[in-house]
Amino acid sequence: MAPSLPDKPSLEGLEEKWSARWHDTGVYRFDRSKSRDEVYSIDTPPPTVSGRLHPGHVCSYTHTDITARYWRMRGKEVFYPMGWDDNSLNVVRRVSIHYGVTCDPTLPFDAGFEPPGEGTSPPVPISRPNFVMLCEQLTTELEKSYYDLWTRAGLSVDWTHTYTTIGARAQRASQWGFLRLLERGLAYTAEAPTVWDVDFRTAIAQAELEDRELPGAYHRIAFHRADDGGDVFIETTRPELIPACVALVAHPDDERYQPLFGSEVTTPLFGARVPVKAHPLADPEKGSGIAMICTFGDVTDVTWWRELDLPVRSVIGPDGRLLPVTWGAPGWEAGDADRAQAAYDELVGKTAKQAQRRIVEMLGESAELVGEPKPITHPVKFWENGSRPLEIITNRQWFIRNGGRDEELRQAMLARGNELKWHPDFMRVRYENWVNGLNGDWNITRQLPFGVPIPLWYPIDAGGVVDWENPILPAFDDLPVDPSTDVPKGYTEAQRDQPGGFAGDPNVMDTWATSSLSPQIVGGWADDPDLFEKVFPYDLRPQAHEIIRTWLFYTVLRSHFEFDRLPWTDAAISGFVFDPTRKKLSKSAGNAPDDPMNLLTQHGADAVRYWAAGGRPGQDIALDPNQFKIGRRLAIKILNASKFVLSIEAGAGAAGAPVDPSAVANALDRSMLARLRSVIDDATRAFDDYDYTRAIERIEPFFWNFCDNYLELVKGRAYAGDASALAALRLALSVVLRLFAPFLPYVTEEVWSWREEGSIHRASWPTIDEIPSGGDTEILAAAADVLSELRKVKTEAKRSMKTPIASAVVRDAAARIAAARAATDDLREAGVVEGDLVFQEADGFSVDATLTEPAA
RNA sequence: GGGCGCUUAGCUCAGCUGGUAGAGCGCUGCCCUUACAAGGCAGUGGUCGGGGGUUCGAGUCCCUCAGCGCCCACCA
Repeated sequence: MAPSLPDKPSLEGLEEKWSARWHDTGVYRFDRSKSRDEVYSIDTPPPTVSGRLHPGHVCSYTHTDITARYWRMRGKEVFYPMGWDDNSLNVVRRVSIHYGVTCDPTLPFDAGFEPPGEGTSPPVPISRPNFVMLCEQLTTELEKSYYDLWTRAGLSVDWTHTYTTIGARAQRASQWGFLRLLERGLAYTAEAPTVWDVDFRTAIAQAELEDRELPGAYHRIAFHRADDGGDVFIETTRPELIPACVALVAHPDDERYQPLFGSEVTTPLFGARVPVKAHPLADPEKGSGIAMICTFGDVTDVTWWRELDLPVRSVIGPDGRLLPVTWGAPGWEAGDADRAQAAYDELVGKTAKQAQRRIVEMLGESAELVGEPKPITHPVKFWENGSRPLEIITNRQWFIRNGGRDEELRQAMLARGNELKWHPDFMRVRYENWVNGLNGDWNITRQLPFGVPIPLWYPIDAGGVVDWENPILPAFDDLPVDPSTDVPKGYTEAQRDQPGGFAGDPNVMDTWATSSLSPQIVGGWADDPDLFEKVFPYDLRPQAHEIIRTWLFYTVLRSHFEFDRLPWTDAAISGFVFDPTRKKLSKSAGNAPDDPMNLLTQHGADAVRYWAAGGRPGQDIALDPNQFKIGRRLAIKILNASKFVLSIEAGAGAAGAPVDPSAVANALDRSMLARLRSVIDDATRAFDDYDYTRAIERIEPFFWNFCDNYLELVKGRAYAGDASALAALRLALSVVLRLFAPFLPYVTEEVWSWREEGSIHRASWPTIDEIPSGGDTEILAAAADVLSELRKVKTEAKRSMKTPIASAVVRDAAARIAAARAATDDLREAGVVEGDLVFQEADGFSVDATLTEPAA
């Protein structure tokens, strides 16, 4: 039931029409009756539902979709789910504002809670389960706009397979995953120095650190030798940590300080005796070559503290302010405790910054500060979500082993990275850099109100002491649990936080502890083992390069532990989209020029996808309106050329007849098909290597040459009903449409529907076996060159293209002459050559043509 | 400090194993040619970042320098 060809084909309305049709017919629905080897599965990244999507998302998700469509046409059953990341601080902020609430895990669950709504001040505190419910509610609303965008963009996602990162399924998988690691000792708790954000008052992991350049100053400060041998000068950017100083350290080979090793010095202002130690990490070139070790100023301090077996003297509290301490008490010995206390009292309760200002004044007064501080700019560690420098404080955390302090595991993780196929390959280096630079296990504990709870309770003994080392575990069937409101088996709510009772773990997991299970979550590991078996291990993980150290690494780690294998065979790493003007576009909501929905409605989805296809894996790409224009033109060209081919066929009375490749006898036709055969070959190879850009770079020039030269040359013969021409045109059109289908799903589907049954997106990817063998590609090439020259003659004479040519002489090398001569009749027709068309052998290529005189 | 990527026409980029520089856009000119005027045809345009080297021959291989972007780093 092929519909009639449109008179004036147009792109208008195609997106609404086909996205609705695809939805209704379920073309992209995953068929779970297939076996694993018939499946191609994708571990889709879940975009955060808080922020707006931007063109970069459209670009990288299109890359994945192009790949998905290719494999679907290759006959694979494609598992292409979609996720929403609603387990993030952004979401917390958004939910808080939208509903006028704030999350307080100490509150009990309230089943009947109704949020007051936006603008409520102060926000209403609610329990964590209540907060999570609102989060899911908002996510559901936001999903709608995401669905609209992705659908419009033509993503061939199966919308019956979606997941979130805070919903019950994710929590269940996430908590189960954690408990399984706990059982095997791969997750453990420890009290340890922890990188700490003083505003959010939470621990964070190494993977979420970033450096920011901040102004600071070297302060040259005098320590006093205990043997009265004079002063030792150190330089520090953090003089406020002098009370936390537990040692000085210099390089073992540093002759200046060798005499001091093993001796003691006293700290300025506080008069605490600290040893002088040797350690190879101390850099003789830096500052005065001898440094003070504080607990803790930075991660080097932690290393020194651990390796030199030093005591702890903590002065920074979880809020970033200086803690009260009692000088003279054990661990806080001072030569003159009263003087030390007096000095310290000046600092207590101040932020690090305030304390620094005050202590510098005091050091100046005591003449222990030498000279003026030297201003510098230096990198300081921040949480990527934070706004104040991180501190390092000591407290109890849950860790997952990651190779940071286990060489065997580190090597195993490096081997996994090596086993994974990276696209592009050089991204592997980033993974290796990261694994090699790990300096500790993965701290998954976050002291945040919102997130997936750590699914543990702890017994409290009769004396009220919490037993952190022997947690109470939930049963698998009870997952997910929230220990802040749920009660462990065998206890009652009344026993919460009571002697002889239990304490719920108040903390949540790092979001990556959940995201790293995305293959497990969406594949049904914890709730649909049959599905999981069909999709795991996945074929593809598409993602951005900046989260290689987090999402990619952690996912590999979790899969390594749980399944002893990679979670996917291939990782496709996308680049960034940048603005061509290098300037930030306005982000004012709605009508920003880079709003993805605007791009799609303005230029058309196929056009935007065409642009995206130009971005190779791992390469940045400019947001270029020009490319949208070109893509749109290509789509229109496909409509028109297709209509032309099919209308000629209809005119010849051959409409609907099956394509018969064996009818292609003409040398020019066979030449065109020979070229097409190599295009199929190249494009297929490129796709197999995840290089969709290379694929379209082969397909597109073929198509334009097909239109500009082949169609023009063959036109006359086709109109006359030549069987070879008709068969070649139909065959080429069928192949070209299918080659373009992954890139331009709308226009190709539209054209396909004019003549074929079923969706092109379930049609088979073209193979070279469809093309008759043989054919000399030189014939079309040579004929096109001659045709070009004939046109040039007319252009230079400023005459119309239909101006007849009285006579023409073509000169070229023998082989080229032979090739062009094979298309003589078509050349005469296309070039409107009325008189002689002569071919002569010559050294170079030239065409002399004489036009007929214009009518008087 | 270590590493990765990039540097080819005004712009965006192809140039895979070395063999006389390519595409599109832009620009200029021409053409209502019955698939396409939101089009078609043709033309203009480059000492392939700099400097060395290997080779009969290098955008393509080696060394080195520079700029841009990014990753990592124990930055007192």
